[in-house]
Amino acid sequence: MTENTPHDRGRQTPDPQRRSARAERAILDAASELIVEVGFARMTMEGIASRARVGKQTIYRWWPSKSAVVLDVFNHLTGEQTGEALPDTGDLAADLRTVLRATVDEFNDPTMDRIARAFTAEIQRDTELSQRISGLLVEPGSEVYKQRLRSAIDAGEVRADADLELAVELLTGPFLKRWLMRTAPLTHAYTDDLVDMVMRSLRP
Amino acid sequence: MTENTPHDRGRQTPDPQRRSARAERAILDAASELIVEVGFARMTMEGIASRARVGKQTIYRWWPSKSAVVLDVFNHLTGEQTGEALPDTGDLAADLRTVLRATVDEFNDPTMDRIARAFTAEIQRDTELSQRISGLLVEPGSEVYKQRLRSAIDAGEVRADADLELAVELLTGPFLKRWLMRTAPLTHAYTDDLVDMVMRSLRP
DNA sequence: TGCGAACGAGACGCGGCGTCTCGATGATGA
DNA sequence: TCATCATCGAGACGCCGCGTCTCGTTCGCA
Repeated sequence: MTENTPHDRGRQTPDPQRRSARAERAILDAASELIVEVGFARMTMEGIASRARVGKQTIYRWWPSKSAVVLDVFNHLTGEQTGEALPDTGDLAADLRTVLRATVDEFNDPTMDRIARAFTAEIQRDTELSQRISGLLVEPGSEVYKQRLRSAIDAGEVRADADLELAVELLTGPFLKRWLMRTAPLTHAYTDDLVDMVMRSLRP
Repeated sequence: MTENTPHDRGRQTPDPQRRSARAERAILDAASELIVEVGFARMTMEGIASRARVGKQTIYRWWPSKSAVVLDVFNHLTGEQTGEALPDTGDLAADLRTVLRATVDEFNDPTMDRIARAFTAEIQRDTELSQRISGLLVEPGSEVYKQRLRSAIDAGEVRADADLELAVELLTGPFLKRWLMRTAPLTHAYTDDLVDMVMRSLRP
């Protein structure tokens, strides 16, 4: 997956029926522990294999790369909560504050932070992974915001001609920048201010 | 520089006087070419050395890591233009459009794109590098925007109680997000819309 | 002009990569 | 029930890039 692996050449796919559930769990658990302990860069396939008490081939049989394994770890961590709608209390600003505060908490969790940074790094060198992540996480996430904003337009809280795509980027972009560049800590006060600022540009 | 190099242990610093100018140029040129041709991840110290017709030791004598070399490439590329003030025609929106359009062009240049992505990736795993880049590029860049915004406050174009730090993030964060996630191409039309949106939240 | 540090070149040990070959194991289908 | 055969754990293998370490050689400075 790293730019140009010679992987799926004669790749006859193995039979998913016969896949060992024990091995899969052990691999994902080991990867999850290692990414926190040593970080993505210093985590090795051999390290995962030995901690999981699994042959390396068993990993390579089911995943093409380290980032694919970690992507699966990530999916198992967040699998249930993606696509959930935002709260809709009728007060857009309050609802945005609630959601962004929760996102702040999520990004301040060390496991999440490590995994998210690993992907951010990988995405830069692997366009294919970038598109997978984008379709799997980024766009569904932004759709949820747009849904809430449409409801706010109906309620007259937001002007009807607002560019919702851009509005979502205004809410998430600055957040992302601050986290990425580590220019300042992510706090509830910060996202509250952010919501206030963005609301000014959205009101009728 | 990559998390934990055993580098500066007994490191007696070599004499900068005797440094070969020819070797330095050749190394920076080779690195600059290679980062475009194969990308940061697949670029190796051995590759730089052989293309520059230089011993590996000569690289390691003057730079601690691959990212340090590329940081120098980057500095030599942009060295002259950092810290320049934004244009001030008296029309803030127009000036912001001008600057952001120029930034779009810069990020659409393949060399710049590769190098910037390499740093974005490295920053995620190397906190020290992150702080260096932040102090060297990000904060000076944002200061330039804040300067222009202060001038706009004096001119009555922007409300006096606006949070300028946040305002700059609103202008650069969405831009960064779109570039990072590759969700959509960076165009002049996009940044123009962005400026319009942000201006709404800044006007008195 | 002579000293010595930086130079080009490349050998070295190390560690992780991705592939491969082993028996052993255990689910599936006759 | 039992034979079959894909997947399993384990680890050897060749490869490559790392960072260090010699070698002569070159070239700047006194």
